[in-house]
Amino acid sequence: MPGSRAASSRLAIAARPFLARPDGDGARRDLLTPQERDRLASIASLVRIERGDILFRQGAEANAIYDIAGGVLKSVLQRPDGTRAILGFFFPQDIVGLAEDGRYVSTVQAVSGAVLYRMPLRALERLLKHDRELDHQFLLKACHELRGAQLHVLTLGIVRAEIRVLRFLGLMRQMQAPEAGLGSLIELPMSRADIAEYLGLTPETVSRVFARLRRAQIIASPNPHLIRVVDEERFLAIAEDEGRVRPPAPRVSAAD
Amino acid sequence: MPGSRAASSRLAIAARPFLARPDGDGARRDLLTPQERDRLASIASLVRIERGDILFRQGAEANAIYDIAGGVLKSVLQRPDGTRAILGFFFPQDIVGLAEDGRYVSTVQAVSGAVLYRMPLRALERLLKHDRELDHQFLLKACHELRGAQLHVLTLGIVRAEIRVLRFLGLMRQMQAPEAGLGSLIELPMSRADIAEYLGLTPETVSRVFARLRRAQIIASPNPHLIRVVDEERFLAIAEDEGRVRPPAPRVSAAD
DNA sequence: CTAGCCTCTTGATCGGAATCAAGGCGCGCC
DNA sequence: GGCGCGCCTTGATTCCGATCAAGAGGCTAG
Repeated sequence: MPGSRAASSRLAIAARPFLARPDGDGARRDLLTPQERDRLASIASLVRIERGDILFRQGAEANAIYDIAGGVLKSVLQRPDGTRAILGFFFPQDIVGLAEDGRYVSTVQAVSGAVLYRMPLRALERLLKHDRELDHQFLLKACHELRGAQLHVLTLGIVRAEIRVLRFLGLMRQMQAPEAGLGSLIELPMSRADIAEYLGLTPETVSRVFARLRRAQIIASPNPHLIRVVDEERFLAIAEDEGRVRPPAPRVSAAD
Repeated sequence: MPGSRAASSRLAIAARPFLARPDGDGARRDLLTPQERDRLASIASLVRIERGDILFRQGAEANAIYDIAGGVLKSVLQRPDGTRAILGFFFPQDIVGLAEDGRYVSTVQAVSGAVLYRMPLRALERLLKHDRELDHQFLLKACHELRGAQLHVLTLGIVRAEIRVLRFLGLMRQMQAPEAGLGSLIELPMSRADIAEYLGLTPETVSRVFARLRRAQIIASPNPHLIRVVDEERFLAIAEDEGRVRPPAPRVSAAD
C-alpha cells in the first residue's frame, strides 16, 4: 500500500472474455499446449534450485519468467512490519514471474527442490510479437491468476479455522488432480508454517485443526505431508457449506 | 472453488512488464488517457443506476464492460453458504466487467447512485483488434487489479482489527487523492457492513474500531461517512508497522 | 409531524484462535 | 551411534472479535 502511490490504481479488468472462446473441451485453459510450450522452449534454459532457495525477490528487477518443470514453489509477500503472507503455491507447468514496472511483485521461493525453464524477457518479448496466439495465452493466465486471488480473499474472509484449512486442502487436491475424482490422496509438500501463512493462521492452529479433523474421521494422515480424505461427504460439507454460521447446535432442549 | 474445476488453474502471470514502459511521470498507469477514452466513447452508451442496483450478477453472461463516469460501485462474491465477501470498491474512471468463460466472475452493485459508459463486448472486440495500444492498456489493468487483490490478501492476513481498518482507510484515501498528501480527509460512501465484508470483520467490530481510533485522537469523524486523519504519525505507524505483534507494551517495570 | 425502517453505535457475554510453553520425532551431521 | 536442530504436536492461558441484544439518530413516506 505504501510506496506505490500508484494513484487511482483501482479498477476491475476487462478480461476480453470474448477472446476466451469457451473452449468446450473443458480443459485447463490457463495452461500452455505442448505446441506453445515447444515454441517457448526455443528461448528457455534449464535452472535447478534447492528447497528454500529464492528464485527472485520482491522488488528486484524482472528480467525473466519461469516455467516450472518439476517441484513446488511459493509466492511470498512481505508486510511493512516484517511478517509475511503466502499468496500461493505453484506446481509443475505453472508459470511464475509476475512483474509490475519492471520489478517482481513478490518473492518466489522453493518449497521443495525444483527444476525450471528460464525465459529471458527480452527474448520472450520478441517471440510474442510474432505469435499473437501465445501472447493471448499470457493474458488468460493473468485473468486466471486474478480469479485465484479472489478465491483466496474469499477463504480469508471465513472465520472458522476448520473451513479455511478444508478449503485449502480442496485447492491442493484440485491442483494435483486436475481430472478431479482421483482425489482422496493429497500431498502437502509445504510446512505447517507455510500453510498457516497462506491461511492467515498460526502453525499451531493449523496443526490442531488437522488433529481435530483426524479425530473426527474426516481425514487420515500417515505423515504430516500426506492427507487422505476419509469422509468425502463431510469434507465437502464443511469446506463449502458454511461461512460463519454455527454448525453444531443440536440443542435438544431437554427440559423444554 | 467448486464448479470451476478449472483444472490446473494455478499459475502466476507473466505480465509482460517490458511492455509497461516505466512511465517516468509516475501517473496512474492503469488509467486510460483522455485520448484512449475518446476512442472508447465511440462505442459507449450512457447508463444510470441507483444506490443498491445491481449492474450485473456473478455468473451472468458477460456482454459488456463499463467505464465508471460517476459514483461508487462494489464487487461482491457469494460463498457457497450464502455469506458474501466484498472484493473491492470502484470509483470514477475505473473499469468493471471482468469475465471468465463469457460469464461475469462477480456481482457488481452500486454503493451510491452512479453513471457509467457501457461498452458492448462485440464492439470493443472489433475496436481492440485495430488498436493495439488500447488493447495493451487492458492487460495493464488486469495486472494492476491482480496487484490489488494481492494487497487485499495481505490485509486479510493481519489479525488485529485496528490495523485492517487503518489499512482500509489508507487505501480509500489513496483512491480518492491520487496526488497523495492532500489526504487528511477521507470519504467513505459505503456502509459499515460493506467495510466489514471487505475486511472480513463484522459491522459491530468496524464501528468499535472507529470509536477507539476516535477516542485515541487518531481520527475524527463529523459523520460516519467522513473521516479526518488527525494524527498522521500514529495513523501510519499502526497501519504499516505491525502485523501481529503486540504494540502497547510500555512496561515501565516500576519495581525493577 | 410522526411512524417505521435502516444504519450506526454501544454494551455484555461467549468462544475460538493467538500466544506462551514444552515435549516428541525424524533427520543430517559430526 | 549419538547429538542437535527443525518441524510438528499438544497443553494452558489470554485476549480479541463474533454474537446477542438494545438503543439512538436520520431519512422517507404517509
